[in-house]
Amino acid sequence: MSLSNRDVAHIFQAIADSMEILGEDRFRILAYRRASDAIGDLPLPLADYQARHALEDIPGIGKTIAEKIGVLLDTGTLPLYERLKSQIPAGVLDLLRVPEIGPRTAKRLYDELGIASLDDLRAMVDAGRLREVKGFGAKTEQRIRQGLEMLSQREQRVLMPHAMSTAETLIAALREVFVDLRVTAVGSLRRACPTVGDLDLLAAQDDTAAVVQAFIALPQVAEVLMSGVMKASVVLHSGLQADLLVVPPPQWGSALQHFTGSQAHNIRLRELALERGLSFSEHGFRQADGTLMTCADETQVYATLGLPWIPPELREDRGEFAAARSGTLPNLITLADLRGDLHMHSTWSDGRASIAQMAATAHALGREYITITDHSAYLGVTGGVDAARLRDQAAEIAALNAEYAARGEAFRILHGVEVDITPDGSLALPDAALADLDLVVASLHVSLRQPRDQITARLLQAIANPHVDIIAHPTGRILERREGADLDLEVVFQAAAANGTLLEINSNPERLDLDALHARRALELGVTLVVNSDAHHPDELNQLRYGILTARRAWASAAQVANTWPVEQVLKHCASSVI
DNA sequence: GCCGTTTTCGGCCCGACTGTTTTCAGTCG
Repeated sequence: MSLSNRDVAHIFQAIADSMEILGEDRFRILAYRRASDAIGDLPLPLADYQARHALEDIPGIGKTIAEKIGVLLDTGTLPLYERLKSQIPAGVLDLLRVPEIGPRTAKRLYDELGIASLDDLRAMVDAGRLREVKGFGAKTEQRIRQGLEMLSQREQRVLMPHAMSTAETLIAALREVFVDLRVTAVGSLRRACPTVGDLDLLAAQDDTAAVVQAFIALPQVAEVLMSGVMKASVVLHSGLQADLLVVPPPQWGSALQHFTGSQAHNIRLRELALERGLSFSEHGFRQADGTLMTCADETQVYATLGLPWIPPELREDRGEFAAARSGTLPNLITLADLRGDLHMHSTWSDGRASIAQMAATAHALGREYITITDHSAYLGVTGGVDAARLRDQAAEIAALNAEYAARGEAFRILHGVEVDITPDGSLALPDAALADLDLVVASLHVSLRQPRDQITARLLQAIANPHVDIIAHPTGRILERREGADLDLEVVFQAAAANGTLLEINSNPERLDLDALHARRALELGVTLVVNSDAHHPDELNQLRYGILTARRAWASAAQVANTWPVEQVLKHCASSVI
């Protein structure tokens, strides 16, 4: 069994952690961390790069690490890793997960108390023995005890919409104290990451300490982890951690850039500043003579480095600086670009509203067209559609379209279906039934754990069916709950590009599937995407905004997303992909 | 260990906060 990219990334992260505990050169450690991140971002298996002798072409991977990857892939093991493991047991690395425990503390706990696992640490804390370590007082012991208690909760990530609404609540609460306070959500939330580990807020006010004090006194706050004159960290009653940074108003731009991250993006940005003899921080640019140049907005930060403003969704150190330098940043899609929504349900299957209600809401939201795609009658799906019910449904849709036309409203309901791809790769409806529809969405719902070859072949068979226009939520992942299917996505993307099959970014916040990295790779291979709501209720038609954020993180422009097109163009594309 | 629009050698992000060892190292984002 060969190592996956994730396995290799994990090993390099463990190598970096171990070296850090051993106090080795910090730049060498940084190199291993960067290599690990780079591998985690790769669209293809490492073995593909190895076969093409292209490992060293990956930014952050040089001769030495490329060789080590080769050894890992060929032998499944690495002498450096084995040596480090013999010096630092794996359990010691787990100690780093506890808040307040970093590499130096982990090493001392291991050296002086023999603590080599989280269980060991718990036992020692309970026995009150941490204070035997020089420099460890009552507060440190208390913090570590709390850190251990909250470990599992701290490591849980929350979905973006939940984090957004929590952030909005906190912002509103702060504005009850300071009317018109300039405050916004930053961090991974502003970069539109699908899940966030904690909530980051930025505020601007001359009296920074007063805002911090108001923040830690909010009723939502359960515990104050840390607070000073310009920042504070708290745990909310919901268990979510929230961090606030407050700066004087003239520093808004630099602070916004700093606190939006990502960390990797910021490190790159500060390196670019150094090349220009400038040192950048949340306070602004420090010049060689010590004078500070503040930035009132973010554009000024990037402009000082000779760059155009980079959208937050791209700030992951995944090539955005090179694109900015060469003037090739994408013109990212926006919600306003969407004309239609090609995947939603009604009471004809498991939706909770009629076709008329879904249409009315979509129309009110400004969509020009929608497709009703109820589930095919198949295993476990209650009230799905079969060939006969599809004919009845067609009549209902035709009648509704006639009403819109009679009112002179340019709104169109297309008739589709979400047909199941069965375990053997065939579709759950006969071709004859599909042929009558405007548009066919096919998706995997069952047997998602099939072996790679089998499930990939299944999806390829669906893509090859001339009636299939869209593959919905291609991997089937459910965030924080279920990994996606083990698909050879490279092959899937190539087939979709060749057939003109549209691949979906499903906007359900629990799915967001394809994810940003896969969607970006699909675009590189010439795939056209669609961003659909998969709404089961009129309220969920708004979910499109999450799908759009994911498309932006995938560097997508409007033209690369089919439901930004006029309805005629969509229908023409779907018709022409029928061989 | 990686990297190059001043460099194939000599660099490598930056500051706030905390506890405790009273002057700064460790942690975090």
